[in-house]
Amino acid sequence: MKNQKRTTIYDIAKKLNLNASSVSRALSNNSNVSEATRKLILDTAKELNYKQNSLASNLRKGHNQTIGVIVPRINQNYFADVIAGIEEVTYQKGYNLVICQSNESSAREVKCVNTLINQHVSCIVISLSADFEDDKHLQTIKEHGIPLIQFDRVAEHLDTFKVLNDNEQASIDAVSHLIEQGYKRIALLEGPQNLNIFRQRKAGYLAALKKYKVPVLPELIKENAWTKELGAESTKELLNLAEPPDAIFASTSDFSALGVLEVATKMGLKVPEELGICGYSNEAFTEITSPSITTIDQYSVSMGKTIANLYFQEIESSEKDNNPKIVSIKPKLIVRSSTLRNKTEGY
Amino acid sequence: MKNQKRTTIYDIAKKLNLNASSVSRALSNNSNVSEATRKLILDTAKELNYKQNSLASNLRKGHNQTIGVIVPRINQNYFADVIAGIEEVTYQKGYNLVICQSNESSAREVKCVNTLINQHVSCIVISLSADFEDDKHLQTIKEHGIPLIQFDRVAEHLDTFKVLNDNEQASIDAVSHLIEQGYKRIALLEGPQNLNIFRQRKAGYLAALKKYKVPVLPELIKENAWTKELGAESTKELLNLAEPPDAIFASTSDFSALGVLEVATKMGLKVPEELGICGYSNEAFTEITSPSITTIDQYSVSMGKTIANLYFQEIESSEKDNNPKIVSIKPKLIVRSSTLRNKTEGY
DNA sequence: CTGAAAGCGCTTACAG
DNA sequence: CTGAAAGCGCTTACAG
Repeated sequence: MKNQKRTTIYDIAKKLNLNASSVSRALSNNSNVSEATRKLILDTAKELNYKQNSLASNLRKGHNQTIGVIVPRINQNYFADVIAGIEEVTYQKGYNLVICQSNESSAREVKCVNTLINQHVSCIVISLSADFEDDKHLQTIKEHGIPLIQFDRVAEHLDTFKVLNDNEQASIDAVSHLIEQGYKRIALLEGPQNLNIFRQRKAGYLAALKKYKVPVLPELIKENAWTKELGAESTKELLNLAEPPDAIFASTSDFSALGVLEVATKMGLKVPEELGICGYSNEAFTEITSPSITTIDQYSVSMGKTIANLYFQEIESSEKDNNPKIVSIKPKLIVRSSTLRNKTEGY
Repeated sequence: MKNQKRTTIYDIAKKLNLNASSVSRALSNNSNVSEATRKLILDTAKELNYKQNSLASNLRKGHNQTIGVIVPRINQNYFADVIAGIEEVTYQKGYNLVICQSNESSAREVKCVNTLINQHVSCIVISLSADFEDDKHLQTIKEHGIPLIQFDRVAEHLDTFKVLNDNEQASIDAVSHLIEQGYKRIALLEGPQNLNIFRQRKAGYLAALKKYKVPVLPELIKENAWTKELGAESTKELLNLAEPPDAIFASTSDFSALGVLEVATKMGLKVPEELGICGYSNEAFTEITSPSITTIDQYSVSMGKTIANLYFQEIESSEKDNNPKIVSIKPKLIVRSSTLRNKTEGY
């Protein structure tokens, strides 16, 4: 691959018999240049096809207008939307994004963190991988003085910026809705409990049952059912119980809920009459399954914007540590056909 | 935000009474260091929490192990999957990705290109925005000696690496399938004709009709129907014709096909008996609509891997310009219920 | 095997 | 308003 020499400010300076510092000043819109020489310099820059070398500029300035983002998977709607939201804001500010995926592996997550630190990014945004246990790599980020914003799946005890969903309240809303629709035996598909979000969703489930004085039945709580396949698996087991549930809250994801729906359909159960189904995340497909699936919208794009704004607010504020460090976004229950047994309720 | 000083190779050198060059050699696994000093250096680096500054390293080495990717939207399944594929390969090689979205605007695309050139990325991967007209910015990339890989939506006449889908053949397959299923009046929803992919899909439609000697009816060809809403709009117009179509090929996207399905369902038409529907892209939801939607799979993740491999092959090859510059991937027709009128065919 | 020096391309106090 | 010089943190020929 050819490694052709690119024109530098020295090339421009030489051509105009000027000093490189003047060229630099002119190109960076610094006021200390006469209009005449500025014009001369800009014209020559154009003529020579000059592009700034951001590596050199950032090295000299000691920072990099770049934000690093680490997510478990970029091709999952939720994360792709959050990234789109971040990008929308950072683009306006002239920042770039370096995006890494941990593939749900914390070993790989650690590597991503190291790469981003090496790159001298201005900020690191992260949502933890599923096998999260140790937050040493997050502490390393802090030790290097890099602002850290955790979102959604976070290490709770670590003092960093956080943008969260109120998962517990959302789950309370979902389960309360199921109870109000007359469902009596509500099962829970739960996700890995090392992740805060799944712990909170479970807590919300339990809180709602308590609120309505519905007994908690351990056999209706299924661990680790957070893919479509695992959701289907758990559903088969649940529906084969002597006393099967009449509703399933797939708190892990809509994919899991889809697994539930497919098994129910295959077994000839009527949804929502015989089985209510509620998912989580408001994936696009939940609107078009038949029946459509009740779910929880997490405002992912707006979460992304919030994350980016948090960073810019922080660096623009003169006083330190005066800004709220934690932003919680309230997700919204989207009621659809899969739980709407009591049609007179008028949703 | 605190700007704390990070430890450099000089800090390590000073502490050990060595020269920075030895430190650099030890850290870069260069052989010209004694085992003893190497160990000493590595230990001290760990102790002082040293992280390399990639900016400086890349500036000095004259390149950046980074690949820039520009796509219209990252939160569209197709692009997110391609990016995931690229990332999978580049990660193995220790390269990073800088991802930009043009938001379907070529003005913004130009800005993205400039940013990436400034960043001295090693390679730029791009899929063009919908309002593509001018390829000046792509030529700039070439002028700067940066390898350019176009994929999917490309400027055809420009001599660059290209990773393409055989859109024409895929469309021929789709329309042939419709004809073989007994559909007689097949409508086409087409996308912006300034993009190669939509021109090719239209060409495939026309070629299939010709092959089967089916007349082309201009009133069955609808321009610019590439969102769900526009697809629905066009479908209404089509179905209100004196002689409406009995099948619709939404060559633009599955979203458009979804619009078709919704209108058909609302109007009480039976799919596939009274109306056949075929989409494009194999979005996840096409499998779970009722009926499920026949569509075309573009092997997006594997496209991403192909793109990345193309780059690495090129830089690793000693002979220049000996590698195939254009890779075409044959998409696959996925036949589902929405076009399966003739069930005895045994799909 | 180790050191001294130059240089990647830029920015920025410091003079004048 | 312009120039000369130093330095961001690293790598790499060149000596020895």
